[in-house]
Amino acid sequence: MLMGEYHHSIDDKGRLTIPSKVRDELGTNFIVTRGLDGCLYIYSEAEWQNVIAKYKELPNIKDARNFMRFFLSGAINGEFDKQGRVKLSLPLIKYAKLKKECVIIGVNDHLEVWDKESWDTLLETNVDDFTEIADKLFDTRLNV
Amino acid sequence: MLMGEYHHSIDDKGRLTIPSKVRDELGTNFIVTRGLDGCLYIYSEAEWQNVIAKYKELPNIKDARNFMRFFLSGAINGEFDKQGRVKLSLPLIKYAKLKKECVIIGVNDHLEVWDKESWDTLLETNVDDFTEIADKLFDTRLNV
DNA sequence: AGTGTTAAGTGGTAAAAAGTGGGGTAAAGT
DNA sequence: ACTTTACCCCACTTTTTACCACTTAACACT
Repeated sequence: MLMGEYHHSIDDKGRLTIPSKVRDELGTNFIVTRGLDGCLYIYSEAEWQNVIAKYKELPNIKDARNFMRFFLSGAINGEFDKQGRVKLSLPLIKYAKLKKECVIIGVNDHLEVWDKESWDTLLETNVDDFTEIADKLFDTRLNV
Repeated sequence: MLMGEYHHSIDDKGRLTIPSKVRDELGTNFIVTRGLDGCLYIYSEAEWQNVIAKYKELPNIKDARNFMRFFLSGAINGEFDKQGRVKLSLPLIKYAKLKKECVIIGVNDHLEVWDKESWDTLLETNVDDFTEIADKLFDTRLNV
C-alpha cells in the first residue's frame, strides 16, 4: 500500500528522486503520466495494467477519446538511475507546473507528484472539508 | 480494548513514547495517520485494513480523491524503537499542532494523539454537553 | 516508612543510508 | 570534426535511525 508524504527537489536536468521507501513497490520499470487535478501519476507496471483495462471499457465517445489522448500522450516509461531518480519529460514537468520543490505522496495504488505550492494550496483549502466528508462516510456505517 | 489517558512528551526529533500498557495491542507494526478534529489516529494493522476497505469503495470524484490524498499522504508505518517510541513525520506533527506536551488516549479500536492544549480545550468546551450529545446519539440509533 | 530494585521515559551520540549536485564520457547532430 | 546535449557515475552533504546511558517514577520488601 503506497502512502506517506515526501519532499524532494527536481534538479536542472529534470531528475526527480523517488523516496527510497516506495521504490520497491514500483519495481524496476514503471509509468509516469498526467494525473487528475494537476499532478502526475506514477504506476507500477501491474497497476498500470489495471488502469488500462478499466479505460478500455469506456465507450467510444468523444469525451472518452480525448481523455485517453490526455492520459496516454504524456505517459513515459520511467527507469531509476543508480541514485533512485527518474528523468521526467518536459511535457510532464510543464503540465504539473513543477518548479524546484516537489511533493510526492502515496495514494493506495499509485504515487502522485505535486508542485509544492499546488500541494500546500490543496491542503489548506480542503482541510476543513475532510471532516464533513468523513462524517458522511461514518454515518453510512451507522445505517448498516 | 484501547482506553485510558496518558501524558507524554515529543522530543526534538519527533519521537513519541507510546504508553507501555497499550503497546501490546498495537503489535509490532501499526499505522499513524491524520485523524478527525485535529488529532492523530493510531491503528493496528488489522483495524487499518477495515478502514481502508471502506475508503476504497468511494467513487472517483474530486472530493473523494482529495479525501484519499489527505488520509493516505499523512499515513506512516509506525515501528517501535527499543524504548517504545514512534518517529512521527513532520506533516503529522504539523497537522496535529503537536508541541512538547502530548496526550494519548485510547478510544476502543484506535489511539488518538492530541496536543495537550487542544485536548484541554476540547474537554473544557464539551464536558458539560456530553449528556446531551449522548442522548441525541442514542436516539438516532433507535430510529434505525 | 524508608530504601533498594526494576521498569519506563527522555535525551544524546554515532554510524549508516539516502539525497543532491557536479563532473565526465559517449553519442548524436550540425 | 567539433559542438552540444543527454545520460551515467561518483562523491559529498544532510538526514535518518539505531543504540546507549542517564534520570525519574513505581512497586515491593524489609
